[in-house]
Amino acid sequence: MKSQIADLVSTALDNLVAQGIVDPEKRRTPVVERTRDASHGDFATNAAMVNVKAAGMKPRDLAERIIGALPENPQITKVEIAGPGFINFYLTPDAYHAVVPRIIRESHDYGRSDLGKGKKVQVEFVSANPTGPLHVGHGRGAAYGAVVADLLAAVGFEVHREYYVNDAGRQMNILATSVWLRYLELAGEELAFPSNGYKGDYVWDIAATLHREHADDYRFDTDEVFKDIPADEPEGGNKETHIDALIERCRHLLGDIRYRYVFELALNTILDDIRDDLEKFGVTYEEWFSERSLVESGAVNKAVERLRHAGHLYEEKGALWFRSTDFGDEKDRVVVRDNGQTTYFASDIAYHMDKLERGFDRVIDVWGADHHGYVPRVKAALTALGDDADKLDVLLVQFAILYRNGEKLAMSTRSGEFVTLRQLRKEVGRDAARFFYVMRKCEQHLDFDLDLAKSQSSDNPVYYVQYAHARIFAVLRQASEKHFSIEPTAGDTNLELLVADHELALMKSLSRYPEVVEAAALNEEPHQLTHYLRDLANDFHTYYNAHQFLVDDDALRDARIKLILATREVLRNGLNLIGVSAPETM
RNA sequence: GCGCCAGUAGCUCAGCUGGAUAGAGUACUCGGCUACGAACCGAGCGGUCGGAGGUUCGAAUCCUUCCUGGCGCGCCA
Repeated sequence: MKSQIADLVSTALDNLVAQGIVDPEKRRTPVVERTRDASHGDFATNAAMVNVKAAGMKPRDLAERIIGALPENPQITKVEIAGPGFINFYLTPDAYHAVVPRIIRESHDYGRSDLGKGKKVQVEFVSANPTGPLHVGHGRGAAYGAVVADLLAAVGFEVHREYYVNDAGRQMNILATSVWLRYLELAGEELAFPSNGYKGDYVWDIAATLHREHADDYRFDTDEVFKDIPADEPEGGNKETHIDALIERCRHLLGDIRYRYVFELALNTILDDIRDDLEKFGVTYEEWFSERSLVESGAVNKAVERLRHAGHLYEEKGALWFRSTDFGDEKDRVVVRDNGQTTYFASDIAYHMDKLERGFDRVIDVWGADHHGYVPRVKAALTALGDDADKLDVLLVQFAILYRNGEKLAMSTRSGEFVTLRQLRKEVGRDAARFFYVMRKCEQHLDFDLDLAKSQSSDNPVYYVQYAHARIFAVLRQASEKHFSIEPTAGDTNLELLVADHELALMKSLSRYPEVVEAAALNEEPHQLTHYLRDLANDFHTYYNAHQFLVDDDALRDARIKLILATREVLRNGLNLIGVSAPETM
């Protein structure tokens, strides 16, 4: 609807250019927006104000000419000049009535568009290290990434959702070693667990599986395991060298095959858990991309070689550095360590190179805001490799802070004391969690009030919106009991009877939905949709309280049922887009 | 110290990328069920848009500077 008005204004300006009134060189495209205030009509444009220089006349005079040059349109009842030179458009009620049958006809497709023209977009999100269960911080990235992906799909992009599995790095070796040490304890060995090891309960669980399946096959004497291992931090040593030595010892004693088995067991157990967790959270992927596959296929080495070939690498202190400062980074970065191992960054270069080689028109990474320092170096690497770094957009998601009883919940990842996403889901439910996570702009810190998310009251925005949907079903159930037909007549019959303020307001909101989806998708701002849904639910509840739908007058009842059916469609479509259910009863 | 993000009503946040009198929710105070679900609706109260300059017809929005908070600045991932 907005775009129709924009077309009219654009045509009017074309006409003025043809008449020599507007200088095409200086012409600026105006903004057409919905008015905040009904006294300003339905739509307004600043076309006259922004083109004063192009026309060399005062805003209000130019507005006069623009109005004169507007094509006829039966849906517009009045056009007027207001304030400093705004042009306000007033629409006929019929213009809004038309939206009702359209929604009912398009049903699930209402709000979808082909704006993206099938362009391929990759959205990579969560990508948490498979070294433990997802926690509530990952949850926000999961909810946000999933909705951004769904929004882009809704407006016509071909979306590829991907999880990057960090299954190659040192952290994974620490995990495997942690599992093995816990296994030794289960087998009856007494030992001092390394301070830098993974201490969560899930490590015990995996160790128990290993012990159950292989009894003492992986057991070694504690003295043998810790012989000549440098001291841990609590004993005055260094926790990093301590754990690294233990990893080496673990690999040495177990040998390749058994070490690999422990490693795979830990990785697969955790990955299965993450996959299951996300699935139950309504988050699914087209692809789980393994970092190890990049290493094993030689892609990482290839990336390093390409950088070297292009002359962007140099050697210093035994390590190989990428001169990222040439491309706007703060300092140069190591890609190959002095021990010959490639860094995480090297994998990341290879990964992003691979993404672009796969032919995506656009690549979106959703990262935790604590990783923001990595953006310049990844873009630097892509630029150095001759790729278009502008194809990559990194969306940074700030932390979510949980509150219970008005108190902030302390969390520390290291100690293993964190609230997992699974716990959150069980406590507040999937719907509330999904809704709350995307209620705020991603660059805003999120205060997640657990008590509010759980409360079944009007304070809770999730219930508020869902209630509107369920209430419509309740009305329809009532109608059936009263033996009224809930199958509306086809087309726009009787809709002219919808002239009450509440009805017009509701139809206006319904007509706005496609614009909201479009804006939310293009700006990667799911919160626009949650705000809209709240507003729409409010319009409905207000209408409900002001008018009875199931009146005796057949024609009026038919029109009102049509309207609430259309409302139901939009509420459901919107809720589904953010991964929240649209219940028939509550 | 440098960089990124944020600072709007008591609290939590919007503000459509420079537009008209800055809006919601919540809290607080009133009022509304013999009507289709009161898990709802209506009214009121509440503001130096962190401070100060600047850009222009016009600034919460853009620029400069300062203040406050969060995060980052490894041959970790």
